[in-house]
Amino acid sequence: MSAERIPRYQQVKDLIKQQISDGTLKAHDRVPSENELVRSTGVSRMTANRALCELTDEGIVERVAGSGTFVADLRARSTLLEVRNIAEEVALRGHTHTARVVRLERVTADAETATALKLGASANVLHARLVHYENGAPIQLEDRYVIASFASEFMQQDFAQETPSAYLSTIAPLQDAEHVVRAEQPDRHVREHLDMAKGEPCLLVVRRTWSKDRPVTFARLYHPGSRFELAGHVLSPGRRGLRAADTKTSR
Amino acid sequence: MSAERIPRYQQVKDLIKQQISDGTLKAHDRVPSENELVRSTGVSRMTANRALCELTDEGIVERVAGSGTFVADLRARSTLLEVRNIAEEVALRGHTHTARVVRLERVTADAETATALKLGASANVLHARLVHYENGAPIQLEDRYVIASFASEFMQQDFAQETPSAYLSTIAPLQDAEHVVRAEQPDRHVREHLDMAKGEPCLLVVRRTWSKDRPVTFARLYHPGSRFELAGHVLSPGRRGLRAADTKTSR
DNA sequence: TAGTGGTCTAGACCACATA
DNA sequence: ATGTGGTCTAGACCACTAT
Repeated sequence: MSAERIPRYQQVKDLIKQQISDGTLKAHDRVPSENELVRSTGVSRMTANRALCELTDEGIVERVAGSGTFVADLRARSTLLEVRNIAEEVALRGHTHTARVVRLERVTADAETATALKLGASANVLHARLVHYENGAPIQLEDRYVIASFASEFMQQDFAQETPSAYLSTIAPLQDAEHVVRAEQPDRHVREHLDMAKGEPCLLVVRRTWSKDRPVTFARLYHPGSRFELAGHVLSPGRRGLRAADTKTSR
Repeated sequence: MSAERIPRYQQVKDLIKQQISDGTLKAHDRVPSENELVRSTGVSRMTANRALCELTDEGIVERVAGSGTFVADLRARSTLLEVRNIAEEVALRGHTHTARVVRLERVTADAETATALKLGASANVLHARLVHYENGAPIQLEDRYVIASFASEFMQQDFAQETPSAYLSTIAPLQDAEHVVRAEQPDRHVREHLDMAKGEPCLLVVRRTWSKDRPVTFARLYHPGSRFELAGHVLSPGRRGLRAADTKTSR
């Protein structure tokens, strides 16, 4: 069928990855330099450079200017988990996402929220609490706090149609995000909203989002431990780049 | 002090990121093409290409061959969590890691393990159970299963000195890894080994590792919910590349 | 001094999009 | 037909490292 054209830099990458898989090259071993690859494979130096740079980005080799390129120590490798928006995550599974707004109010920030948003003691923040459903089953309770001055029309939104996360990204130009994942015992409100069994723990994702050097929103996302997991990913040295996937179990 | 030399491709990247931050460029807007950047900034096309390619890798723009380059929709952005080996993680915090071997045996694989390792019903696997400590406090119970034929000297190792993960990586040339994170109620053994309070949930990381297209080891890593969290990361459009960090709390 | 990686250029050919 | 991104080349200069 298709000729499956493979770029030359990819061929060089595959060559080196093959030698690492073989055992020909071991951790900390020296990898052929750019000039050596030019001679041995016939590619130009820029192409050899691209191959080695991409292997560096993938964590497979390490480069030291003036010294050489070396096979990275796999013990130092780390695996990545991807955390997505709940609506997108559900959609990716081909399921239906719905949301219900439980609360939408202007409140005085509690201590944790004030700290997270770098606000003074009795600052006002906007608060939305909603439950997200996947095919009708509750899978996330979202407790979101937003700096009032950042989103002036926040209180007029219909978050059952567009999630707070999606809405906020339409009014903010660019955002950094910070996540923490914990296992916690839910309080009564969380347990009831998520229809959780007694004693069932929840997987909590705390997310803080920046816009232009300032944290502007802070969210606690509770998930029922028995029906939700952050699923993993393969940091795959044998494939191209980084890919990740979130999955919900049907456990 | 230092002249702080900034490469030209980086200047081009900063230029575009600046326009996105400004609001000059919004999601789905067209970004200047390589040829336009050549004309407007004076760099060569390869340099413009590098700038745009790196922005693509960072998830800031999307490129469509034949069509153009466009600002990525931030709603589609996802954040990454990094999962490291426990010994390395502890060391990164400047703390002392110790481990105690609770069990080291050859057993018949249970159903979950057999499935995870793609083994038949009554296959034998090697099993190690150990507790990891950070400055003397237990933070991880590791239940690891290894395909017997993969690590013939597994039973003779001193895992208090070198963790199973580190040992396995010395005998395997290259590995893929797959992770799942869950919140669970620990059983009695886990709770006791980790010195957990009654009702305290645990954060469970299940890790499966491949060597040459075959899963060779499978581990359940239990962490006390009150003393451990997978901490976040900033997918930072404003900075270079992807960086992530794991942290343990001192809560 | 010779080798290394880091960067940059000014061309080039191709497949594909849009019009 | 033109423009786009994807790839590739054969040079080049630089800072750094090792000898």
